[in-house]
Amino acid sequence: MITNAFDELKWRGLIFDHIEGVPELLAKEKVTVYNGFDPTADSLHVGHTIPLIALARLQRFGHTPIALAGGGTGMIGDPSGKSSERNLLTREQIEYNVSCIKKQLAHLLDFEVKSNPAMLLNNADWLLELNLVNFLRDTGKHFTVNYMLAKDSVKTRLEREEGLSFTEFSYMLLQSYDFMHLYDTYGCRLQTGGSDQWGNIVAGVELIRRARGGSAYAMVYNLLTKADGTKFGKTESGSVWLDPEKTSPFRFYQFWLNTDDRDVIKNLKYFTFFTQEEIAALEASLAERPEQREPHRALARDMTARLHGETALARAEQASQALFGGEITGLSAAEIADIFSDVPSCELPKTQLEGPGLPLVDLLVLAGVAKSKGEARRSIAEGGINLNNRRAADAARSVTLGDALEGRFIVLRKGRKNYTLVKVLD
RNA sequence: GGGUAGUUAGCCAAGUGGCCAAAGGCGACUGACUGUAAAUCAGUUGGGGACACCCCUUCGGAGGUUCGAAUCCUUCACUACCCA
Repeated sequence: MITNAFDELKWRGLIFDHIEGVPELLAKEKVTVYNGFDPTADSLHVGHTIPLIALARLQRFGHTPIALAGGGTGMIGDPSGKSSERNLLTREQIEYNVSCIKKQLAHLLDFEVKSNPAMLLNNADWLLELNLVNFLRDTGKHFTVNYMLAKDSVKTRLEREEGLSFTEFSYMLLQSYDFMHLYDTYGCRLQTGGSDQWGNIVAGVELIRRARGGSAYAMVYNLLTKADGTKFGKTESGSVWLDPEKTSPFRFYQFWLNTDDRDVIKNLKYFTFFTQEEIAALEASLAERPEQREPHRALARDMTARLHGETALARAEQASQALFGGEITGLSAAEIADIFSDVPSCELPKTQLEGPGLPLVDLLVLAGVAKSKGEARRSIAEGGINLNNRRAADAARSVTLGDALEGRFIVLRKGRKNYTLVKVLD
């Protein structure tokens, strides 16, 4: 039985490194802990959620989490893990992004609980008012350039020809200032983050020690890697976002369901709140009946329900079943409209299908399935195009009204998974 | 400011007058096999067409030499390195 937050994070394989004393701190005291995130887009993506879910884990053990939006630091740009200078975002853009992300955080952290409610803060609230001379006297005075140059994030950039602007060089001082501000204002004593944040976090610990004589702590998480070496959280169509407008619940569900066998147990530990016993059972299932993909399904169900709700999950599962089940010709138009609500679609006036109909090749281009007629032809020749879930092998054929299910829908599919719904308009 | 080497398709990279819509690799897409895996094997990967054949556009930009230019010349831009 796990009784403290540190052991919990440890068995989940999350902990990359920590300052001495963190296990004792988390075991003996209820602390306020913060984790920052960059509001560079108007939605979080799945990669962002690991440290935020970790915050939620800490919250469940009685600690008080602060999610800190880098509204101020986002205007500077963190050089950690970045190979080149970043574009600066405008203040308006950042404020808009923070407001969008706020809603998503409510799915992960508990802002309502009486005892230790989560907080969402924005460092723009204090950084933008910072006076340069005061900052240099109070904060800058505590750091030597030698110390700053020794940081990995700075060193790697100096070795490259492009170098590093003074702006980005200063980033760690601002992040340190954040930590001290939260220490002063909220009694925050622990900062967490991805392992690439180690340098910045430790700088904050140093600042609190030197400027306040206080003891603060740092703990960083493993960055999630994938067995096949590709970047986590990306699919053919880009990042997997939490915003259902950007990544539909169906795609979100499919993303998790398609997790590599080699990664699925690790992902269950990283992302879900399943107990050790539950995960052990799923691990056994993976070993004995891999074709059932029970761990994948459990992961997909849990994540989809948590972030998009039970209704969205039910729809995603229903759609998955219909799409990968086989025959769709038996479905009613209403069922099709429902199942394919998440799938990319296009509209086509009925008149185009009348008489001799529209060449299939043209329809594929029109629907965005193929970028050119040549590509459409090749796809058909490869056997990769399905019309209403039946392989369309004849590149010369036309699509007529008779092909439309109940006269309203045509379901195009390229390959195994790429569906496009054509809506026939009167 | 002076010099040297570069700039080729999504990326890396070969090609240095015709056989070049451009080798090879990676990535991506499709098929077979499967579990909506992995691995493997095979095919495809500028656009258009009456599509085993033809046409158009593309090798940093613009001009030129030539029957013919990714390849030679001029010029401009950009990148890297060396010197001031």
